[in-house]
Amino acid sequence: MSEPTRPRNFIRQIIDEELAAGKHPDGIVTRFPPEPNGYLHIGHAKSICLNFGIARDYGGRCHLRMDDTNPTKEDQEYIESIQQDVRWLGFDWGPHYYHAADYFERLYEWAELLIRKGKAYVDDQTAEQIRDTRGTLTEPGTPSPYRDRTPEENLDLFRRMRAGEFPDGSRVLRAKIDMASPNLNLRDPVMYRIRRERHHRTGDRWVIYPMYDWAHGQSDAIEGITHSICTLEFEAHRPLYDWFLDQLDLPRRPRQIEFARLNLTYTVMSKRMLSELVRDGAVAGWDDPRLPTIAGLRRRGYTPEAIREFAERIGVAKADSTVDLELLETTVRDDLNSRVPRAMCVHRPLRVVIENFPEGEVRTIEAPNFPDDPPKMGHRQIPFSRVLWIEEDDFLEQPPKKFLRLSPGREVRLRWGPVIRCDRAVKDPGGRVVELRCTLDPDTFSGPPRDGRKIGNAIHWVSAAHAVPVTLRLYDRLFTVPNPAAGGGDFKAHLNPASLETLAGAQAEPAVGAARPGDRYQFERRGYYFADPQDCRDGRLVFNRIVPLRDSWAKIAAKG
RNA sequence: UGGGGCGUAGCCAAGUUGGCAAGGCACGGGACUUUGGAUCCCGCCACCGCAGGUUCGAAUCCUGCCGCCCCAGCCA
Repeated sequence: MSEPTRPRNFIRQIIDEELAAGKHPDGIVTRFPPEPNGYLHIGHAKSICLNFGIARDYGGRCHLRMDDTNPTKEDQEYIESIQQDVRWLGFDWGPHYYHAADYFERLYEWAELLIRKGKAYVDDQTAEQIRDTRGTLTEPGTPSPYRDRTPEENLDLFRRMRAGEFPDGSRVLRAKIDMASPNLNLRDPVMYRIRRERHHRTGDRWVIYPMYDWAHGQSDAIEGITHSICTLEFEAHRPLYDWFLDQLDLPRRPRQIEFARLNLTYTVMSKRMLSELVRDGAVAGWDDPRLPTIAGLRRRGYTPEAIREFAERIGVAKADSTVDLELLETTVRDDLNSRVPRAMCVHRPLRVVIENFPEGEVRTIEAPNFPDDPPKMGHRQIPFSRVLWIEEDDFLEQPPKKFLRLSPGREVRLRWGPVIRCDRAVKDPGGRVVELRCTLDPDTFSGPPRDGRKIGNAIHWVSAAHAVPVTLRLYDRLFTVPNPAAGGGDFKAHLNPASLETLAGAQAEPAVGAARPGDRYQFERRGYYFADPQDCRDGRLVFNRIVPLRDSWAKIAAKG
């Protein structure tokens, strides 16, 4: 009965070792530092769970920091969505909410310090010239003609940059490191650029803005971050991260550790692609339930618990990886299975008339909301009457072998109700089956047939006169290929045209009529559904399919 | 090509004083079942990227090779 032990990841191992060496007397401090220029997605959720999870487990803290050093791309809308998403995932940054922008003054002072130490200079070259003199992967760069300005001149120029004396893009402040370094990041990286752009936080107090490399590590240091956890692509930046820290006289220094970002099959995770889908209307917005955004997953009906569990299951390592979407789906099913009430909802109704059940009579059936543990969620009443709806695909005139549902002459159990036999199918002029005439076995309302005959299966149904009409939105994977971003072509060419199917004529049992926005159900034999918080109004019920149930019949049928 | 990383079953991922390969997902089979759901069993014969070497013994140490990812934004 012991807890299944989660293998600790390499980051926790590093922390354990450092702790054992007495390195962090003041505890562990991590941070989640999104740039507010887009919505968070499940890849961010991995990082959030990692950072906040470590803080929680080590009795430390995790900061939420907006990495807002670029005024041209950032927006208040994103800040709010980020905060909402992190909170919704179940994490709390307490009083530790920060903005890199709040450190601009401090950063500026430190920049002057580097200039005085001869470790930074103002470069008058254009962006093109800087690019052209950076060298290549195999050839060293060439020094800027302005590289050897005196600290005094640099200081004067830098102050005038700040004062707004120079036009946008005319000058930059560069770190003076090594134009021949094999690590391109060390070839005199730009620290500041001039940009007359209103910043969402600092307004127009600044016309110079620090670059990521100069701002990030220093922000970490200011906040007392012990472990600055980021994704693999920043690995080559670590020497620069450390170099900047080395220039300052700091009492303690953060350590940057990189891990592999999350990729998921049948979706895209890059901000660029995500915003393109939203912008072009391929989806209904950042919270479209087909998107891997936190907002989309939330709207779809995923629970924070499921996402956190998913983050645990996928682990944390340094190898590039693409996780199978199935794992995410399995994880939500596991979560929902034990906490969501069952109900019946006929998606594509087929009319059934029970010929030996009197017209006008109603029989009430009591059924558990959670059959696996009835006391847990109580019971509800289900009306039974002469005319019912059953699922269209639960009837087949010519049943293939192993088909356990209804067909002429065959019997099936109505879930919680009696066993019925199909006597004949009524067709329209076009030959389409529009109604089934059936007979019920009155002895089977609350038990197996007296004669001991076996009934192969139970199907869901609703009483036509009592049913509640609902709209169902059946979501499927957004793309038809496992890796739509690969290949260099237009990823949108792989969009799944059937990623959303709306069923406007579904019929649910009466109990579902009491659903409140945000409620979840398992519609038996079909899947888990979420009453859409926005679209359930004016008495209209709209359910999003969170995830279908595992469908083993589909597999059998597919095999023939 | 220079630099930085990574390579353990279809997909994730443990394994670190060298002792002779966890777990999850997927997949296959069975039991049970008034959800073809859930649950429970069983299976999934892993040459640990490849080739050498050290050693009584290596996924773990050494050498060489191969493959994949990241870096040449005044983005983060």
